[in-house]
Amino acid sequence: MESALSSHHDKGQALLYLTDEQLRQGIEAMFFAYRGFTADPDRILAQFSYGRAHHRALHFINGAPGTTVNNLLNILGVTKQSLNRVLRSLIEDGLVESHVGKKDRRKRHLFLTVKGVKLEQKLSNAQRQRMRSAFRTAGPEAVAGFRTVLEAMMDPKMRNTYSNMRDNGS
Amino acid sequence: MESALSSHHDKGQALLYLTDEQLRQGIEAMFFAYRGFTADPDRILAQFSYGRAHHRALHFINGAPGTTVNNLLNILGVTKQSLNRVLRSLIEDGLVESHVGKKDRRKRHLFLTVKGVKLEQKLSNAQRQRMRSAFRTAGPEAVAGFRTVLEAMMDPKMRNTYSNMRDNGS
DNA sequence: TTGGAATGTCAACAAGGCTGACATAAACTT
DNA sequence: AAGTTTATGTCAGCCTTGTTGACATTCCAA
Repeated sequence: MESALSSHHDKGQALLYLTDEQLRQGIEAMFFAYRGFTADPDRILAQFSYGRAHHRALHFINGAPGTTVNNLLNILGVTKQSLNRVLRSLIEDGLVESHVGKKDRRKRHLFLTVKGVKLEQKLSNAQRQRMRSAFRTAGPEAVAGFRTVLEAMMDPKMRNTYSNMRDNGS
Repeated sequence: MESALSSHHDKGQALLYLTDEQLRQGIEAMFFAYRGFTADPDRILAQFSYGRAHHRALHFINGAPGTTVNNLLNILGVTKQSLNRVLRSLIEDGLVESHVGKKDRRKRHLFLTVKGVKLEQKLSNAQRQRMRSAFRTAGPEAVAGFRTVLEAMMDPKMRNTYSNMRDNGS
């Protein structure tokens, strides 16, 4: 930590964040942070007898209205059977609408209803609030670093998906 | 992004990372990164017919040998029934040993066996490798920011637990 | 000695993953 | 026109991992 020392150990200093202990701390930080990250929506979802799977569907349909089932499947990384179970309940409950495609009538395009938008907002407000508070506490440089590391941690496939969503979204 | 512009919009620039769109991107980054984060261990665990719950138990027993069941319960945030099921299978398979406490003989102190250490290392090597690569790609400042934001995102209770583990671990 | 803490265990249930099989409609290819 | 592929839905069954509730045991501490 001393400048006199670090001049003799520049490489060691520069790579301190790559020691097993630092990596272990990163791993545990991910674990605890993800729990915090999902805690608020989980509490709300429980009141509606929904789970995280419903939240994810609502989130991505909201972000890309008219998206197809197959597209959602790829983003969420689950089987169609698993997604279908969730979608069915959301459609039955009137949160999601499924419209047959005009060009390709095999495809179903998914939209949130007004009711769906309301729940999605309730969930994402809670989640954004926590993230806003974390971002505010940490400051802009930390946020940039956070995003950089997370992006590097994604599977390359999903990194592309994520970047495309960013590009469309800005 | 231009200096001429930012001089007129300093506050807007400084808080750009707090817009709903930025927060939304942060949320999605967490989702995709966490999937990447767990993908490698998940593949290994599947070969042993174990799940993430087993990984978490191995991880935290490894990090604090001799920890009690109750302590583990608090860290993992699950019910004792849920943890017990996982611990039982790990003990049956000879990965974990449970020793009755000497001072307080109600308590069980948990230790990894040689076999348990081996699996834990296999899992954490995979996970560390991804994190190392992400850290290397992102650079030290990004890593510092990553840690800062994650810590701010934890529930306060777990933030304390996490900090205590850091203090003991260094 | 008694109350409460720490632990284990049984039973039952739910969410949400998975696989496999099968059905249908529509689009595409040859 | 016929055959193939794509997109979707659905049924059945299985697994992990979470939950609650009830109950037993052990044993520290007052």
